[in-house]
Amino acid sequence: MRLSQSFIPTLKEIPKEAQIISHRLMLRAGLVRQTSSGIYTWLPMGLRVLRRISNIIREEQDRINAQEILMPTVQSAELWRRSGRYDAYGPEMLRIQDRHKRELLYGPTNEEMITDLFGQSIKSYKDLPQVLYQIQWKFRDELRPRFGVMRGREFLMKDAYSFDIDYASALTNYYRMVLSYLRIFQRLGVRAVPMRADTGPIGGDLSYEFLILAPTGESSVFYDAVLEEQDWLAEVVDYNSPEALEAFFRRLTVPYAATDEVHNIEAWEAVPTERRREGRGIEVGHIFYFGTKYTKSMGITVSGHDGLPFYPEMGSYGIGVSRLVGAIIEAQHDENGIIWPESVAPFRAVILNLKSGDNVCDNVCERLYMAAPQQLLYDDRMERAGVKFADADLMGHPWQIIVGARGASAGIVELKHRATGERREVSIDNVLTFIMAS
RNA sequence: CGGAGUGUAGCUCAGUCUGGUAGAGCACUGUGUUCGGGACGCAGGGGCCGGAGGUUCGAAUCCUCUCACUCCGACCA
Repeated sequence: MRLSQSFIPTLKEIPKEAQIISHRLMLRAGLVRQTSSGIYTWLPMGLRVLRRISNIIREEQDRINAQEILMPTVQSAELWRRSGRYDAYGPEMLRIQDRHKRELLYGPTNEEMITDLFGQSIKSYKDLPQVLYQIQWKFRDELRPRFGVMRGREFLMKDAYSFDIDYASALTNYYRMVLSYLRIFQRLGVRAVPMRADTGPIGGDLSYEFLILAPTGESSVFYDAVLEEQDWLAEVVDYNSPEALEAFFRRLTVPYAATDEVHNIEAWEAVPTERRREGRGIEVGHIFYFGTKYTKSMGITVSGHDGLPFYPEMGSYGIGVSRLVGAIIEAQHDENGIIWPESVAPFRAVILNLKSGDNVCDNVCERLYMAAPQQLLYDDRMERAGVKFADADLMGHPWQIIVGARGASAGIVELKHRATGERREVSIDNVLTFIMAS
């Protein structure tokens, strides 16, 4: 993308409504604009990040045979009356009327809808298990939206739902999802620690939260330091083996980790002092096993081996996709701006043409840019070098390809790594190969 | 919903107490000089002073109502 032709409105000054660092940087780097309290427009750069996060989630969910669907944002109140949650959910649910005065709502979550869908379509135990997911906008009318996209009212969420024949099979899906989540967060370039958690209004009796450690987190967390050092991508676990998955989960849950809601002082004090870690965490994922809560309340059964109907066991598994954008920035920034993990960066590199209008510089930049226009942002503005440097740091692309007049005529460009600040001179012919390979 | 604030140019903010022609910096347009880490000069454009009502000869400023947004608390991906 050419910066001169793009819609990336960066700000030099901090908008006064933004208090926390990620919100400030998101506004300054031109990722989002607030349209009303807790509701945001995603601009080209922000949307790119959102998409890249979504795609990693898709790859990892598909890997465990979850199937993507897309359910509507607007749901019928009727559906929610069947589960009894229409009245239970409270004012957080945005209720709407259509022209016929029928009651609708903007979905805060989708257990009812998916359970209904499942019930209409699956009639036999032979068709179990099923794991379905979607990445869709949700609306929860929070009492107090804040922290930018981290606590918006409208937010993008990946929500998955599992349906199983029995408890053992449901647990296998649950464990599989834990592994999938650990891989997702690691691929996103953040450290998310799994923690035992409260089940909250969704209900059920088994619940884990995934929290990104950051000082601005909303939850207090307590965990064993060994959890910081795990390389989940290196774990070789057979997804099809219930035993392997269970063994993995048991190993994972040995070290202590809990949010303040379920913090257990005795267990905590059993952790060696030097390994105790206390801090703040941003909840980016939450998974539940809740058994037959919804299949029972909504009267959804399938036929078992014996031909008799039974209630399938369910679990639900959420990831706050839009929240992750803020959470990643909270965890990855410096005084100059965002430092994107390579996996979610809007562009792999930004080309800084330090002398736009100069034939040699223009030609070199043009050549580099045209080699991979989808992965490169080309700062071709007739701007001062300082402005380009500042914007590049602010926007946080992993690499900056600095094309100056002297270097360009000698066949050299300068390469700067945003995260480490390391700079090196590279020949024009090699620079893209180097960047793409790194 | 309780408590505390803020609404004036695209952004950050003066001006409001004490009523009298709407301001600055940045951004933007033109132009010249600059040009490797947020330059400088000159010349410009841009405002229903959040909205409605009231007081007054006269309201950004005083009064009443209203809307929006932010912060602190209780809820959540």
